[in-house]
Amino acid sequence: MTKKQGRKATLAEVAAMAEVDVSTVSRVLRGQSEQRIRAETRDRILEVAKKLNYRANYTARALRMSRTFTLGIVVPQLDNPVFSAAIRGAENVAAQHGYSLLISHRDPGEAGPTIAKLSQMNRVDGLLVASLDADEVLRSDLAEANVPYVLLNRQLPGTALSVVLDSREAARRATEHLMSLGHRRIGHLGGRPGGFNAQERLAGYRAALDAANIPFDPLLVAMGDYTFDAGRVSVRELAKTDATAIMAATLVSAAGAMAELRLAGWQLPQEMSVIALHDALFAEMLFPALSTVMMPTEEMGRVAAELLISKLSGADPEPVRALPPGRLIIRDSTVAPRIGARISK
Amino acid sequence: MTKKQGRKATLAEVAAMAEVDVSTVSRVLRGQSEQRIRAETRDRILEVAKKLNYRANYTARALRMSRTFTLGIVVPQLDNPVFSAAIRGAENVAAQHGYSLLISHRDPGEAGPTIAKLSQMNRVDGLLVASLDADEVLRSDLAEANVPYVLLNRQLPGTALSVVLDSREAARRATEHLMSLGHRRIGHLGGRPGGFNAQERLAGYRAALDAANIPFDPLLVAMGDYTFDAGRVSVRELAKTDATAIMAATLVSAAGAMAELRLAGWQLPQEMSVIALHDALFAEMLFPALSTVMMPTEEMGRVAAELLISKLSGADPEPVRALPPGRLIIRDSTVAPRIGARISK
DNA sequence: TTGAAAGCGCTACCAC
DNA sequence: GTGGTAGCGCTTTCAA
Repeated sequence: MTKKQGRKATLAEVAAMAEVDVSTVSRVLRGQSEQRIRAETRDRILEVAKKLNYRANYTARALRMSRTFTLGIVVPQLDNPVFSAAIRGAENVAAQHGYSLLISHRDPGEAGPTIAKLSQMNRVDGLLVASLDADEVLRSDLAEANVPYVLLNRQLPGTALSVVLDSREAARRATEHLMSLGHRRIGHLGGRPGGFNAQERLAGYRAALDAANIPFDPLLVAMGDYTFDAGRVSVRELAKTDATAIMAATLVSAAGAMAELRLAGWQLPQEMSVIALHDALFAEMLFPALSTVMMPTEEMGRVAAELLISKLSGADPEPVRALPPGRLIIRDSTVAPRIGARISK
Repeated sequence: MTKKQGRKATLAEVAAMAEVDVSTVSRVLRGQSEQRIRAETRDRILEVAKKLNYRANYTARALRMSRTFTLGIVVPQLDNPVFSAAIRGAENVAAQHGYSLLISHRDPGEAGPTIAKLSQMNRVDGLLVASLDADEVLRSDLAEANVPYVLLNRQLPGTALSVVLDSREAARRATEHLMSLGHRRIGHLGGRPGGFNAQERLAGYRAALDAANIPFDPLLVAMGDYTFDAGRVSVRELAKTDATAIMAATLVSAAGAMAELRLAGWQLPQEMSVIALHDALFAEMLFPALSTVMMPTEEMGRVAAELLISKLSGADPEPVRALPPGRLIIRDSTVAPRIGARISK
């Protein structure tokens, strides 16, 4: 608050002071076709612009060009490392190409005018959309979009652009790690049964089991959603079984599971190993520090932004890009099963 | 991607189809001075607008009015509940007043053109700024701003608008809680020594001690920054003392302290109680679940947005608003000191 | 109660 | 090489 400074300088003012036409200033300032401007003129203009601290008026440019050079990203939560990493990645790529990123946070409960609003008001040239909603909801939201968009870690039948993480492979690796420690009875704490990602993770889990000739036991699978509380609740099912390890779909549900087990008197990790998908500083803060399989969420943001920008530039890119999971991070939450492990609670 | 739909309808098209002038359409559509329009005309216009799915072009309006109806908020991190809550609060108030919120994430390391860029390019009408930077850095960044701004949880000498949390009172309450459990040797895990907030927290800690006639012991204070790793490192100082409890400045540094102590073989909370300022779901995920004093961060965002908007509307509000801390949340990390507690490690 | 017209600040086309 | 100029789609006087 404070500092009142002179009005912002306009192109016309620069032109007047440099004694040239606005069109010339415009050409010079965008560095475009430099060769067609006399060096002397250009220097004079540059000097004046600098002296006046000229900055192009973004709004005027956007109106004239019918382009905002802004990408929108809509995420369901902000305080979630998955999304903040994606934002970071997208932001970097966007900046590299001269785009800004308009972040729009959209609570899942809330009616979803975000996509409609952003695109219909001409605020963005394109949209990056992450969603935890059910397919039909997402689809109807997207129907309102009148700009190109790319989906983050979602696939929707049709020609929608999207970049997806290979959750199936990540789940397979996580499960495999547990098996390599000697676990045979491995529980899975999954996501919403209908969801694409939940299905993929379950499939990866089963694939790992199959490869090791361990029969699949539906009792060892507890589906919930990806929240802390769901983790707490769902793990109770698993606690009744003879599982010695759990492969959880997310960090947060793993945290819930661990909290609940400890509350019920379990020794961790001795009586139950836990591994989760995704990685964040947060995994290290838990007790025991959580083993994970990393997921390249920042890269997902980067790739998505690239995809969108290439689309905006008139290219016709491959509609879906899949990203392989990152490496396994072994911390303290996964150990070999105890001989004579606790039998249910 | 997908769905190509007709060009967006413009005011002129609506006007043509309704057989009136654009100015009339404009008046009607903004619902302004409704009384001065014949009902019949208005209905016809409304109908056409709806049929054409007309949406005002945001850019054109912004250019014409020299206002973007957009507020910018710049935060140092996104995946931090403190900032995401503030964003949520600000977003709500902004929406209520017809403003959008442009979120700008600015890594602390990075040079800080964000403020300059946002304001100088006329992208925002005003700025909400949260920063973890040192005063001088922040001040020089702000010097570039040519729109009104309000500081979040910071005060800078001068007339800057700001809304601050009462960290001092929160620290006092947290310390008091520890004392009420019987602790007398209480350590403080603080922030960067120069920082305003760090000072306030330290002051609150001392105030609580004074009120209970417990002498202040500089050995019981470890200043670091607010990170997990700093928490780990700083707590080692405290571990050498006879402290039986720790009042940590943030959730994250508390988490670091707990992790480090446990690694060194301490029993928590029996051998060391820990309490932190701020609250988030995250506190519940730690082990032991962390006791905290809540801080009204979402309200901070709300109030800041209100302050800014009132300033933008030409009012001349009180420059600084202080928000009292929220309540004490007692979880599992704070217990009475053990008789004959462990003497150093 | 409605219409006409003047721009907001910029870019891009067409002259010279 | 440089200048003139026509708008982008909207709001807002001023007239009628």
